[in-house]
Amino acid sequence: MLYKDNELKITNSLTGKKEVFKPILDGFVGLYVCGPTVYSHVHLGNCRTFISFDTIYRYLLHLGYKVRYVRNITDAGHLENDAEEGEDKIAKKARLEQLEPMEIVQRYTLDFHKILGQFNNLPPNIEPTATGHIIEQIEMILDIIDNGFAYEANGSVYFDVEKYNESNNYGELSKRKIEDLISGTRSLDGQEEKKSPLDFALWKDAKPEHIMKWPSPWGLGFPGWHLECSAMSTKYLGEKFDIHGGGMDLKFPHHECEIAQGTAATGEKPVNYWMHANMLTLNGKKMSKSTGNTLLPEELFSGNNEALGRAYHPIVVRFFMMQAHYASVLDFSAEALNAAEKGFNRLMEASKLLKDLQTSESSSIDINGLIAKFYTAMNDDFNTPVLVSHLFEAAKFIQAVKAGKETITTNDLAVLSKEMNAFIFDVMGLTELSEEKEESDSLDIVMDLVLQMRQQARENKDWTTADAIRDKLNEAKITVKDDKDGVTWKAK
RNA sequence: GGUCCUGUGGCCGAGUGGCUAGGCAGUGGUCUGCAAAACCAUCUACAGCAGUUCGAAUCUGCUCGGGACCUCCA
Repeated sequence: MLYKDNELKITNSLTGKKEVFKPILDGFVGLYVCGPTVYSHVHLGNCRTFISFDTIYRYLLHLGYKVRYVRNITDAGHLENDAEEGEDKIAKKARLEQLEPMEIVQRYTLDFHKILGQFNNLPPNIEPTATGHIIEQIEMILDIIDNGFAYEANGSVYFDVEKYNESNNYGELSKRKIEDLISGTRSLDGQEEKKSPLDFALWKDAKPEHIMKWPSPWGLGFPGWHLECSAMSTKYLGEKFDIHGGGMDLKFPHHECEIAQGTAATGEKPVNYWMHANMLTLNGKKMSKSTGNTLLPEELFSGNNEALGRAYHPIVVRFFMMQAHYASVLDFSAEALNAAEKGFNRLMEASKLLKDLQTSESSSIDINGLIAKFYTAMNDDFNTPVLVSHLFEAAKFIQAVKAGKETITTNDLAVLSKEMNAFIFDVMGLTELSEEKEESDSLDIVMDLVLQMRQQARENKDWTTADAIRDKLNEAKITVKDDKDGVTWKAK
């Protein structure tokens, strides 16, 4: 197994250090990633996080780990704000659109899957929903109450942060001190039920007008947002598991609360390695639903947007993201995307050349050394941009072999092909863009005829006619290229 | 205001106490009737100031910018 020969290092948000990854069970990895709240379309920023963790998941698989990848769908409990009258986001949308909450959930879950599929994300092994795990959440609350870290008030249950902090460190993940948190809190209306403004809801009492509610030991209500992840990760990955990931913006309070809940319920910290994917920015600012600074994947794929003015293939966007490290902020712009697109094409061209490259008695470069660099890059906290740079190094070499300037043996070629394909397609999750041959056969026939006539003109050195044909076709959005090996055309 | 992150060449982005990723653009070339494409080569850099050091873009301090979180957000 590859993982035995590769020392994988992961930046652990909990310690702030790059650590050697050691799974709890040799050869197995439990991976939990916070999924979306399905009350509206995923935007491109959301997608970046899921693409980042998809790549991480893929590399773990490539190393031969048996990974159980769990990513939740939040379909209840995510409040608009923390005030007592805070409304569930899904219930709110359902009310506004006069639909069943589950219709909202279904619509945006399907949308989420569709979009991630276009980005060639692998589905997680388990995709549990909050509403499907009400019982588990209630049980976890009972454990937390039993252990003395939560209290009931008017049908709601709150986590007692200050009590927890007496024996634990609330703020460990987000590097905050509880005193600072207390002094920094604003007093919101309708929080009188809480002992402290830091306390967060494990269970909320449902007012009669609420449409999403379940019976519980404390009456009709619904679970708090932070709790579902704790309950479901525990159920499917155990009380302690290897990696928990999510967007940087979930670090506080969401993940901090998860640590607190898990520790309060079991006495042990629930996660060994916390990983946080960084934000995608647009105009230098984080993409965010609440500020409207977003770009929808659909707008990008269709070209139907003001910012870019043309369409981009999802895989090109994915490649664009691969050129930045997951933990760095990445700024989105048309210029950067265009650059990525050209680079992507170059890399794919080189990878296609692998199939019928001329081989020689010896290799003029150290192929194994080059491949080792691929692994070194990914072993270093999944450093895809460095991986990409080495793949370009390989691409340059492949072109040189084709041009007869460098040589490669049959064996080395086989190894290089295998590894390049593994990293480009399996690990980074890129695909060859299918030349969308929508054109009808009749167009092919017509084009053959036209190009033949043009070829005739060229042979007669009738450049005027030949160029006129090319220019006219160009106007009709068909590009003609005269390569050494012949003429090719492509509809734009 | 508090906590934290960050500032790299025209653009995007790695990296790091000395060996100066990569992509795009630019420039030069190969090819071509011309063009396009493709391929090859190549220039431009580490926000500012001070300090530590034989040596810093990389460490420290300050200054100035940008951002994230502290309300919901991947």
